[in-house]
Amino acid sequence: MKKTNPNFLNGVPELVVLRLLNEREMYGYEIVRSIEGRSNGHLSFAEGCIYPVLHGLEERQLVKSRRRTVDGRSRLYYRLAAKGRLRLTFLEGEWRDVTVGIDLLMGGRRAAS
Amino acid sequence: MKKTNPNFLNGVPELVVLRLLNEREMYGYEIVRSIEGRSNGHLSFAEGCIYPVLHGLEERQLVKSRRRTVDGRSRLYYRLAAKGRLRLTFLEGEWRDVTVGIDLLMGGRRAAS
DNA sequence: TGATATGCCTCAAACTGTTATGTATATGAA
DNA sequence: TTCATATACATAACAGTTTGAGGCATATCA
Repeated sequence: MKKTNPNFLNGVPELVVLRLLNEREMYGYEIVRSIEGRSNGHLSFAEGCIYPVLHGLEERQLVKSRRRTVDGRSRLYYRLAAKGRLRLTFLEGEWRDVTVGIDLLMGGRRAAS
Repeated sequence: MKKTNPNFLNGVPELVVLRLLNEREMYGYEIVRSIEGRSNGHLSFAEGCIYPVLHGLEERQLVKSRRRTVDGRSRLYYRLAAKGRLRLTFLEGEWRDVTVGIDLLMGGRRAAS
């Protein structure tokens, strides 16, 4: 039985991709590595997840891409568009809502930021 | 475009249902109301979501049910089984992992805005 | 030369919450 | 009594999303 819909991760790729691109221009493979690295391995998304997300973001005009050749390697760099910044803010709010709700229900004491 | 897969909520119903049942025996309709009330409205799951979750939990022997008539109303009360307690602990760990990962990723350097 | 890392891509399968709908009983107001 | 509402449980089509597995091409280095 293959588990294809992991708990709590629905929509997280879009959130973290936008968050990373809000810092600087990045390319797909780099994003995949960065998510794993910067989350200390707590998060890890397959390429088969990240690439479609990037394509969807571009189609919705939340990001823009350009091909660059760096160090003899051809890469597709993505950068955040204005609409993408709005979307990021919205998703951050949704994420916060969920964590607040769960904290209340679980009786947890997560730090409020 | 109907949004049927809400962000970040995948698996949350199972987590919060187990969490509530860990406190005391409850019935479906009560659980639906409690989730909304105790999360201050931050979380809200439809009956069409909670009832199937309860059925699945019972099938997997994580909860047990019994029919009781209280105040002239026939209700299906659920209580946590031993396996359900283990599952709750596991899901709490998964939830913590995700929040830790996202906190690490989102807590990083922020682009000027 | 061959192994490995980089870099991009697509697809079927599996899973799950939403929305809509249905059934039945109890309660309280008009 | 009658009707609206709340309680209580249940199912089904729909739609979105990650996984896992595969493919292709180029660069690096032993």
